[in-house]
Amino acid sequence: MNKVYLTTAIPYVNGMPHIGHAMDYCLADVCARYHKLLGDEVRLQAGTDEHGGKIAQKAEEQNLAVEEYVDKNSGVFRDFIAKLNVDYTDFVRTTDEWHEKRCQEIWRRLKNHIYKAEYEGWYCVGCERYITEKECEENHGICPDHQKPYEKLKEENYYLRIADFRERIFEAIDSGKMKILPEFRKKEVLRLLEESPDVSISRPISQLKWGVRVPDDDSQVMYVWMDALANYITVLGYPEKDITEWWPATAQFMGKDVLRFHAIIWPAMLLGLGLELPRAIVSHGMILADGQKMSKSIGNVVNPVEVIDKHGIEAFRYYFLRHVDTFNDSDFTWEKFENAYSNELANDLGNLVQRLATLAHKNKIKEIKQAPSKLPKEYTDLMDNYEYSKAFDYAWESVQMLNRKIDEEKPWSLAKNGESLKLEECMNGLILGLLDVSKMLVPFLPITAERIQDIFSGEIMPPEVPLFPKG
RNA sequence: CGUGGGGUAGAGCAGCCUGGUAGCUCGUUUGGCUCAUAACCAAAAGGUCGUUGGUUCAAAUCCAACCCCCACAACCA
Repeated sequence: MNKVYLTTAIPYVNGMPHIGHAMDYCLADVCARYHKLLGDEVRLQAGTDEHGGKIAQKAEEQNLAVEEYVDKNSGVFRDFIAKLNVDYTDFVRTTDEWHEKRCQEIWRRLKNHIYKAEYEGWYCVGCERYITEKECEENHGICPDHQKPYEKLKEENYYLRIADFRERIFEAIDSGKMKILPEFRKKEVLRLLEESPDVSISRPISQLKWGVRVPDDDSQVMYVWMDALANYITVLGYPEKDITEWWPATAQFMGKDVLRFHAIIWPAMLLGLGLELPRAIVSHGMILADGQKMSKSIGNVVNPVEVIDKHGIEAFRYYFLRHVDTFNDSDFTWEKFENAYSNELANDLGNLVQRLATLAHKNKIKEIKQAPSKLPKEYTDLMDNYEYSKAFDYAWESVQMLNRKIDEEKPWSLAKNGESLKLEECMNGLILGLLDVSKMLVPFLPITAERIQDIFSGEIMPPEVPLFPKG
């Protein structure tokens, strides 16, 4: 039995869960359930990223203590994950005391690769942030939001020396020891790696208060990278515990927007700690609303909870795991979602279950004793390569094939002609086919797969409520 | 000259690596069936494969140039 450790990116809790977060969770959950189906032991991490100036600011806006604010929002995300029916085993909050302590220990252990340097740049007092040379030029040195000139400011930061690890990371990615998925991102990451500068990993406490203190330096607070990325191992108990049972992770899931941090900074940290690199880094695309990026200013943001409430979590998972390409950007529209529900879930699968169950019931066909066949190689190959939307397509072909087969074999006319032997043989074949499909559906639609297996065990009865009711 | 992806039937995509009658799903039209959630099955219509040039007996597929979309990034966690 293999031990499989999977991770999801931890969302920054200054906003509500959106559809992008759901992708992380759903993909990781499919992977987890697939491995369980294969008989592996699985640990699936999730969590929330809760430090930083923005959080503090938001809390203040809402007149809440920071702790109160993050408690509330972390809870919102936890509820959301539960709603997605994601079977996680570990949950980490970056404000957990144990996480902070472990982070500081990790920092200490990385000391050989950390140095302090001065950073100088244009700063807007109003925005409380540095801006790039280019942005400064474009705005003619005056902040458009605050109508104040930018100031040249200097501050001290700690930096992580990426150069110490560059060659080893390059080798790991290039050789495939640490897979970057999709494959077409690999080139991109390798190029980025070549020119990746050392990364700033702290801020002066004057600028950032809400965060983990840098050990042995009261003037500095850890910047996001150290704090957030470390969660993947602090949650396993590192450094007190030996984590080799679970580490290296089998796969780490995230959006393409944060791929670079996971493919460069994170491996650098791991190598600095003497830990192995994850086997795979899987980055998914973005969800577009009718071809456009979702954004608050356009007002086209689709609330995932609303989508779930429409037809239930199984329909949600169906759409986002099959019709959203695992690796490329994909589109969501309500019309497509409704079509998929009605044409595919209800008409293809729901109706297939209904007609087979009715046929079996009317002709007194009992539970089939034979166990379902092994998962087909085409399917496992796709699953092993994280090609989930394609694997789902493959499973669906079998659904459609079964509908065709019923029409070809016409069990109802066999019944009419009293050919009971032939009828039983035909029905057994069809039901076994459906059970095979339901097995392939387990990672994607766990509830539906279980319902199908229930319906076709013991006395076969069509369900009182169809699997996917319409109208 | 930032980096990456893409432009193929009304829509969404596959095919391109390994050149040789252009394929899938949805939608549309017609027919069939009756076990089923007016569900299912079959057939048909529908494309100068972004543009231009090149290589070749032959290019959606290889090469070159150009046009157009999109995402990510540029120390905002």
